[in-house]
Amino acid sequence: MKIATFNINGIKARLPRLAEWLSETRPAIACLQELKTADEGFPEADIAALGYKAIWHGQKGFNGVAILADARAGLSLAEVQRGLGVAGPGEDEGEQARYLEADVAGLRIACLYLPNGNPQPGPKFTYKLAWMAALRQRMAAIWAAEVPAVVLGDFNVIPHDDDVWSPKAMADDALMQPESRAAYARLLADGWTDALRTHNPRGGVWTYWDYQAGAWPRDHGFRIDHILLSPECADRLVAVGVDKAQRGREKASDHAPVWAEIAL
DNA sequence: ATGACAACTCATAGTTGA
Repeated sequence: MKIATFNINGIKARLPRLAEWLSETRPAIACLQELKTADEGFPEADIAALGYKAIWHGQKGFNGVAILADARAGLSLAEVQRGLGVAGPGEDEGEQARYLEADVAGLRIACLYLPNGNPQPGPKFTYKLAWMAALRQRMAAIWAAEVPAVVLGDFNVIPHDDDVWSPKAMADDALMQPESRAAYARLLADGWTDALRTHNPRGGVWTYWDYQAGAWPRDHGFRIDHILLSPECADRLVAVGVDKAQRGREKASDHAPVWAEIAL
């Protein structure tokens, strides 16, 4: 069973690329981030026409997450919860649409778009760390439920220096601050397995390339999209990869899809 | 040291992203 995550950077602008990718790779489960649309703007009919059921948690203009399940494979999809209960920084302090959890074909799937946190220090970085603390609590609850689980999405954390083309260029970025890395490392210390890292222990694999400064042609990327596996899933991990070619297409997202194949 | 690129919005300039 192939389970994938893809920060699509706008589902309206990216629908042609998303349709191509789904048709070409047919993941059983696809988690999407940065829908950048309110709930009513989600292209449900287009997704259904591609053979996918979907649930989504939208927000106008920014954020937004969705979980897709292959309807042609007959997969069930039932929402468990949306949101972690963390109020965002800013005037209204409302919660942002960054977390969606569902049961899909006997698996617990948590799709997330973790706050970027820049600039740091500042309220956005404080929000990022608070969000990571809440995520850890939620993942502990999933762990306690003893269901096979996959927690995946755009974590906005560069875990190691070998996960970025230039640690020096990114040194002041929220994505690789010691506090960000420590919070991510705590998830792994809790027992979750970083699927891509397991198969690429020396790093050097990117999932994001900036639109600016020729980052893509120069291969100036880094790894921030992650797939974390519960022990049952980690034991059954057979392959993991990045659909890097997607990043080179016309009107591409700045992220590439990441997937894991689990033998269930 | 700066800016570059893209998507979105009560748009035609400002915000956010990473």
